Amino acid sequence: MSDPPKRGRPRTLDTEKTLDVAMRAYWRQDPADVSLNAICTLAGVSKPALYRQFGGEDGLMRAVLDRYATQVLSDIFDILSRDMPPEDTLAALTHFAGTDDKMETGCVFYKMRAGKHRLGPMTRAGVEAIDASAVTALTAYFKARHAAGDWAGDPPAATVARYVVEQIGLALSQRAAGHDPQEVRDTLALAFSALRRP
Amino acid sequence: MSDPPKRGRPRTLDTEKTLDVAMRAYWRQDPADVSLNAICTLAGVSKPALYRQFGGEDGLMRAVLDRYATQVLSDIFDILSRDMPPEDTLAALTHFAGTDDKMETGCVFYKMRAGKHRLGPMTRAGVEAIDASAVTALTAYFKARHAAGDWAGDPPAATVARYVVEQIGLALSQRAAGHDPQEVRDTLALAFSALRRP
DNA sequence: GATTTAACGTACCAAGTGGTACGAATACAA
DNA sequence: TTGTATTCGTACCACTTGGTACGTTAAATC
Repeated sequence: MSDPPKRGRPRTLDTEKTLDVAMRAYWRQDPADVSLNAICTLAGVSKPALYRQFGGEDGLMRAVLDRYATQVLSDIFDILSRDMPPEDTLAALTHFAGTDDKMETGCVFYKMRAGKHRLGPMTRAGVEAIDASAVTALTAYFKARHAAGDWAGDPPAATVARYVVEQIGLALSQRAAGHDPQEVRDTLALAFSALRRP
Repeated sequence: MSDPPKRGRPRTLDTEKTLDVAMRAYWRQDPADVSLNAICTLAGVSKPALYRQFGGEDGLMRAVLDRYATQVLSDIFDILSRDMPPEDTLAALTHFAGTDDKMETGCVFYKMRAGKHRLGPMTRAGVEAIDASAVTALTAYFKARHAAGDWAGDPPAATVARYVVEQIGLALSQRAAGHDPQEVRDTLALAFSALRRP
């Protein structure tokens, strides 16, 4: 990245580790219930060090969100980019949200989105950007499937896209709340069944 | 109710008004974002007075929830008890969650349920009781409609009941988040359409 | 009038929050 | 060696939270 010989005292703060610890914490619990103090303790970092690196809670959450987007949320966009028929795509999404072990405690993005009003400006902007790009990607996907012939364009692609985003969010919220995974899958399957028979 | 001649200083605290103010506050914002101090200010009540009456935040929230259940949530149970065909019942529920002005800022019950882990024991118990009775009522409704012949029992009544509870919750969360009501109704209509064509 | 009973509310509490002042520490450059 | 640049972390800040101690006030009872 950047390795110009530095001048002052070398930094000891491990940015990657700190982000990783914070991400895990936000992932396991509700971000609103994870304090900066807690993250500092977990990561073995002093509060001023954290402020120097991320500029405050908002900056840290935003950095975590960006990291989470590239490390986890990219899976969803990958699924869409495979251009499979809706049946397979929805099945893959159902597996991601309803079965995948790593989503057992829900989703950082959806958790942040649920408490959007509590977020700082940078994090909120990040959440809105991800939300918008998810809707965009899904809209493009359904339009493409319509053009390919294996999707009836009855509910407009944009409506279906929002619908899918919300249903995945519901499923992940249920998982975070500790609902029985089978029940989560049942609900999601029922929700997606609305898209199969127009 | 009870009017035995009292002994000490007469109380000046208006329980009804206090509950009303608190309910409005919890309804408008997220209950987790409404502090006792704020309620005291809004209601013109001192904190110790509030503690004397309700025993603390948990007691107040529980009292508010109970009040809300009888004043607002009863509408939902009324809809179910009319024994209309599913199409009409689902339409009524859609209107309640997606159109009714009084649900414009969401629902106290679902807001509390969303932040269940933050609640005190009494309030949490109240939330769980309401949730359970909603599922029970919906299950009974769908079983009755199945017996009456205008409902195919393909997805089990219990599954459908949970599904409906969750979809209404999703719609009300969307309204609380300020989504366009038309979009909320579209999502809910799409979700309920899964129940019409098995 | 004196006593008892109970609600009143000011003024406090400890705990926790996000955030920062500031002197010590550690590197490179002159 | 001295100076400069930069990070370090202890110890604090102001503020908010839910909750309470306690002296005061107002009624019924004696």
